[in-house]
Amino acid sequence: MLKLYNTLTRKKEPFIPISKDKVKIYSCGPTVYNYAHIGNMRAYIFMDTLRKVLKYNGYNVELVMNITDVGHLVSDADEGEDKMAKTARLENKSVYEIAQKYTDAFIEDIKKLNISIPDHVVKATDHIKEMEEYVDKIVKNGYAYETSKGIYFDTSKLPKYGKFLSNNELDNLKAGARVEVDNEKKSPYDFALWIKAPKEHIMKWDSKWGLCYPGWHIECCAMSQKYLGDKFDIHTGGVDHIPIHHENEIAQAIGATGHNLANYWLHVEFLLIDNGKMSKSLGNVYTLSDLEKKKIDALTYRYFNYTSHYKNKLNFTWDAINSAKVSLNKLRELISLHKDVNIKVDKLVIKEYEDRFLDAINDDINMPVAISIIWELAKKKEKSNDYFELIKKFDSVLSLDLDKNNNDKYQDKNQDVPEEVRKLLNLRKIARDNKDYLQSDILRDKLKELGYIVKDTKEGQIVEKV
RNA sequence: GGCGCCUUAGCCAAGCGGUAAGGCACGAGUCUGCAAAACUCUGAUCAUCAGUUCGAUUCUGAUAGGCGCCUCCA
Repeated sequence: MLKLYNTLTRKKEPFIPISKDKVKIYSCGPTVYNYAHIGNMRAYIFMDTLRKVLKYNGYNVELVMNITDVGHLVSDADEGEDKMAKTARLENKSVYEIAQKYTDAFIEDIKKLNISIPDHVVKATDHIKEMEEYVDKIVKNGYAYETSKGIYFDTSKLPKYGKFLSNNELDNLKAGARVEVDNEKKSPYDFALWIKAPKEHIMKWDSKWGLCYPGWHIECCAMSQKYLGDKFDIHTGGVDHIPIHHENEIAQAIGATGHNLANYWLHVEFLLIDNGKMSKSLGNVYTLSDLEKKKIDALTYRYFNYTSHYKNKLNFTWDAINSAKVSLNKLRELISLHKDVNIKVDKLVIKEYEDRFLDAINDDINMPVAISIIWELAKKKEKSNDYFELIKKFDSVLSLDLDKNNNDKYQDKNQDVPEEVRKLLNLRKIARDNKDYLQSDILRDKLKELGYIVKDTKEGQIVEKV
């Protein structure tokens, strides 16, 4: 029985899908005004793992993820440049070029992470009409009102507003502490559904309220319900979305359809860098490319994510990610030793591991435990292809390419090295055959200067690029 | 001021009523001309204090420390 922690009830609950044969999920996707960083990626790795856990449990899954290519404002209070426009100005491109560029980059990144592309990847700008209609429904149902600046959600209509997910008493929020109070709004907590575009605003669309652009939260409601129906199973996102974005989504859904849009709300905790928040001012906002520059590949980062539970903060340090790198390589090597070993394992033993693995992933996606089970299998003294196949099966959830054979890779590497390195390796082989170890060591140092580490194995020399 | 979270070996971290998964690093050993790799072995009573309990790392309360959010943010 799969159990998931539901932010709505603050409890781990048995997962009961609306329809037995298809689980419907919506995940909040990226705003494409910049490269996604590894903290963002944590949420998408979780989304993918959740989807694969459900599939492993035999469910069909339909997953929708949005691409926010409409600008959110840099500052609140309906003023200032929007993010898309700002980047467009800085890069001297159109907002649409910016959206395309960073959408492409994002898709590249998630592919590297072995994240399967969601069934529907939907762009906000392709759904302006749906959003307008959604707003209209809310207005017609009496949950919104118009001001000179736009259409606002009337939070006073929902006594539970603020407490759907985040348990905030409105009176306790510091109204106007950072945002200037807009006197046209009935309450400072009322939020924009549809915003009347100032002249200089680039992205705007004609609508029944004139030239406008959508509010911050409407796209997720309009698109999720368009593709998944009024009520679907799971909505995921980062914890930062709990108090504002998801709270508002629920409010909008009640306004438009009379009920919450999803049964289970799952939230991924933040990635910390050196025990603190990522921030541009600290210069610790890393992207996958930044990791690659330090020889950390995307799947190592995915593995690193599995070292802690998704509901806990995970502390990223270079030490930690490097240890993950060593671990993953070692794990793959151990697993490869099981490959093609023609010894049968008792079916009951296999069954026991299958049960334990399933228990782990079904316990609110407990990947650290799942990983520890894989280690246990990989380290078995008795090698067997049965274990190899079992791990491969588990990897359908983990997506770490655990069946990749490192040894093959190493041998390939010797083929790939530059001519100069090949020459040195040949010289070194001759020296070693003659037991001229002094010369051998000199050549090893030379190779090291070129950035290659030589290892002597039974099969001969192996080089690894540093 | 409010809401929420966290504190487990050097590091990253599971567990959450019956005396602590896993990984990395360190150290010792095997192997090796040496080195690397590999393999074997090796470490914690769970921030502090007080309760509840036959029994608590796991529940309750307090103390100390840390963090996030209340503005767009995964």
